[in-house]
Amino acid sequence: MQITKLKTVTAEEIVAQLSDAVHEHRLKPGVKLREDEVSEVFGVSRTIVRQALRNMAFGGLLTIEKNRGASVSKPTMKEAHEVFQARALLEPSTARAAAERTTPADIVKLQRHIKEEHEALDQGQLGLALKLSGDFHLEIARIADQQTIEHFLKQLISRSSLVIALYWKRRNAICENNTHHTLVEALRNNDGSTAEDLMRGHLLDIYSQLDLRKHEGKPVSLKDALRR
Amino acid sequence: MQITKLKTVTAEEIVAQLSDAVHEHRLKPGVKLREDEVSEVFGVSRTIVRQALRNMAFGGLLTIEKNRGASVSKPTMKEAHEVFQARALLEPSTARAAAERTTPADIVKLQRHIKEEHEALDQGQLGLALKLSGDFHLEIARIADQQTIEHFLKQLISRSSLVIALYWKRRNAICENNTHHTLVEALRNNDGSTAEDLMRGHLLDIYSQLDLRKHEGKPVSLKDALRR
DNA sequence: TGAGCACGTATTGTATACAATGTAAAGATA
DNA sequence: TATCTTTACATTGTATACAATACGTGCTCA
Repeated sequence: MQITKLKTVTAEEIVAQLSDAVHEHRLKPGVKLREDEVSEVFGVSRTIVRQALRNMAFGGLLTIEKNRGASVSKPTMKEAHEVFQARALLEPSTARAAAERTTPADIVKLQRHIKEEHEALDQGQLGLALKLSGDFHLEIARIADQQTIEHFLKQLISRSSLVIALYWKRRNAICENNTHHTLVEALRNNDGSTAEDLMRGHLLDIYSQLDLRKHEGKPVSLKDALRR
Repeated sequence: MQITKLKTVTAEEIVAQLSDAVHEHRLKPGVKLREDEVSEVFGVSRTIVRQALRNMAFGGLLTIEKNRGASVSKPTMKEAHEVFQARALLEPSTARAAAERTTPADIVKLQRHIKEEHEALDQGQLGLALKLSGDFHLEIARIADQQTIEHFLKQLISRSSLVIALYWKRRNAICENNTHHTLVEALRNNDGSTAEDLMRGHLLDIYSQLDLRKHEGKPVSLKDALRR
């Protein structure tokens, strides 16, 4: 008789699953994550859940308030600006570095990424498409063989996802751009300088589609405004 | 009768104290931190200590190996390169942004920083001087009002401290440069472009004083090399 | 003598019990 | 009725007990 040693879920797996959910906008900014709720879902003790939640908080995906628990972060407009400013500093030169090291195998991988992204869009799975789009950017950092920058970028892209959930201008008609495709072409040709320019423009593109001017006062209900 | 409610030590305070110790090279790369040892020192349970250690690990200051505990990280030469490449991307433009917002109060603060740094050097407190030097860089990010970049920089500067502990060329004759002083002058004049250039050069300076070419094979004992 | 194994100890990993805190509903008072 | 207080409950924070793992020591056997 074989005893199926059902592997206990680790904190990292919880982080991965919850992160994906946030990236795909299944978990929206502001949603609260109670510890025993999560622990029940994953079948582990709160100890593990707390580890996972704190890790995510460190990356900025969750916000933990003392004695009040964890919830999906709601970046302010200032934070939104900062995230894209930081990306603008890191990603273009990373794309250049990547172009100089891109192998045919990398190209295959990237193209598969783009294909999946388009499929998700065609099927109306906006959240999934968004997550895949983020992964595309991460993949470039991986090709550049820059783990440190990749680590930061992972956080920035996570937070970008939150920013998009909150501040995206037009819900429909997303991302029909083919910038990712032209970027891959530049990488294939090992054309670092073009890759850098394309990346810079691409980030500006996304940035310009955010609505970071209006509702300065945020859409807060009167009750919320008076609370405390 | 007044009951002295002795405040229980928080994870954050442990992180701060341990981080300072690492920055000042009182805790050197490779040193192991046992949980109950730390918990005894700070008078809290392992629960809190574990929180603290994991937070530090996330920032790269410590390395945690499953079932083997936490120790002060020993960055490889590749990581050392990456750290300074990332700093080269982030800090110059941050210095520029800072220059455009620097107030007289900021200048006072920066100059006090420099003064303390010199005093530490004069008293032979190399570790303290190094930590203060790092704080100087962080202060510039604060002036630039870029919290996201400041957050990343905090990690990069931490890791720089480890890199310097491992790869610094000449232990003596450190840092007699006055770059920090000229940088403050540029900030005072709100001269962003000069500040940016100075910062870029400053980072290259530090970088060039690292010994990242030699002992490629690392000083590993035979036993270590054969283990596993 | 040396390699391999078994066992005891040291250390970390996880679950749980209890304490502290926050939240909301019911009741009291004006 | 509105506001303040009280009280019960829900949730997070911390300590501790126990489990799992790694490490060193001494033993056996060739």
